[in-house]
Amino acid sequence: MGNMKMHQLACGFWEQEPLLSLGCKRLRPLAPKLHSNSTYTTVSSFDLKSFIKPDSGPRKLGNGPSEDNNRHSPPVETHPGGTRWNPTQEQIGILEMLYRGGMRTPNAQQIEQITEQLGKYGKIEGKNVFYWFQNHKARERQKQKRSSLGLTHCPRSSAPITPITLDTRSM
Amino acid sequence: MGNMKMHQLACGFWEQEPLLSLGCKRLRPLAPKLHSNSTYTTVSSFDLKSFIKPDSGPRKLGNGPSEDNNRHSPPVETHPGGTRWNPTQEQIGILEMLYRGGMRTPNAQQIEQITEQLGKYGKIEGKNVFYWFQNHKARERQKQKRSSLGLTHCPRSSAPITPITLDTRSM
DNA sequence: GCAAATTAATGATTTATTCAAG
DNA sequence: CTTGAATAAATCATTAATTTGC
Repeated sequence: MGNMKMHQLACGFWEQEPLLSLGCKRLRPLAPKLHSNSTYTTVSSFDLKSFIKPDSGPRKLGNGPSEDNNRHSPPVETHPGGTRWNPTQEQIGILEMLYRGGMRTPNAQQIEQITEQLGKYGKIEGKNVFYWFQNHKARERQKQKRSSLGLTHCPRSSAPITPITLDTRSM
Repeated sequence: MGNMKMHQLACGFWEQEPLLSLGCKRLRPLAPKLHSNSTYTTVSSFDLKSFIKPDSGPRKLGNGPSEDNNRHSPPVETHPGGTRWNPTQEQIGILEMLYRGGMRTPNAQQIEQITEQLGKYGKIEGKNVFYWFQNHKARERQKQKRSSLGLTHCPRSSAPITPITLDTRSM
């Protein structure tokens, strides 16, 4: 058959990265095109519905072709019965992802949702999430400061990411 | 100039043909070689390893008018492990969390991070994440529009009854 | 109870529109 | 005015969910 089919992807937005490096040439804010659609929901409402659990819920009845669909990460978790939170890699990864996405100080509802999600990969409480953001923010700042001492780093914010419009009123 | 019909923006980034044997035919040249080479740091930072997906389906795209759309493809062609992304609930959960958090069109960097995370729960590629956001955004918008069109704020002024029409079938 | 047929949901592609730069 | 980049809308195609007949 045919072979072919070049799936060319539309939009290589990947390339837009280099632009962000202090060139600041092209900055495309992508203004909301007012298309007369009044129903423009601003992401202000958080609702994060129920996430399902990883293990206790095969999403499909038939075991089906369980190829590598569900390769779960090491369940090593065994939370050390210790006192303080011991984050797993998954948890850290997700938190960093959120941080890089622009989240700095999640509000209660966000924290609740994040906690719920992360709870699937290890024991965690809301305060852990809160503290993590507090600490991470502070330490990133420290790092920046220290690095700016050594090398004259470009003053512009080093976060090359587009702000994810995280509309947090309670910022 | 050629035909402007093919104006698709293919940034064949996913394909990454250059390194491999080129099977691509249409693939818009794209390669704009912006500035010879020096400042051409494009995408180097992204490691697109699994972006190349061998084709395995007679996709006839285009508006092939001459032929009927064969809904049911013939099948003997079981492609071993290569069809479309089938997200797990964990993946969906995280994606929705990000969406609710305000993320609309993540950058390459963000997509990379997300993909990396989500890859722990199942096979996934960057483009899947990209598509998910595109589709989700579009369909949420559709839903909203449709819902606002359909029932225009049902006037319940004269209905003293309790709306117990709990029909949660829409999930 | 199972399996083919049908329908609904949604991932993947293509096309058209928009904005900015030359 | 033209061209290029990015995205949203529209469309195609495949998977899952549901129905139907045995």
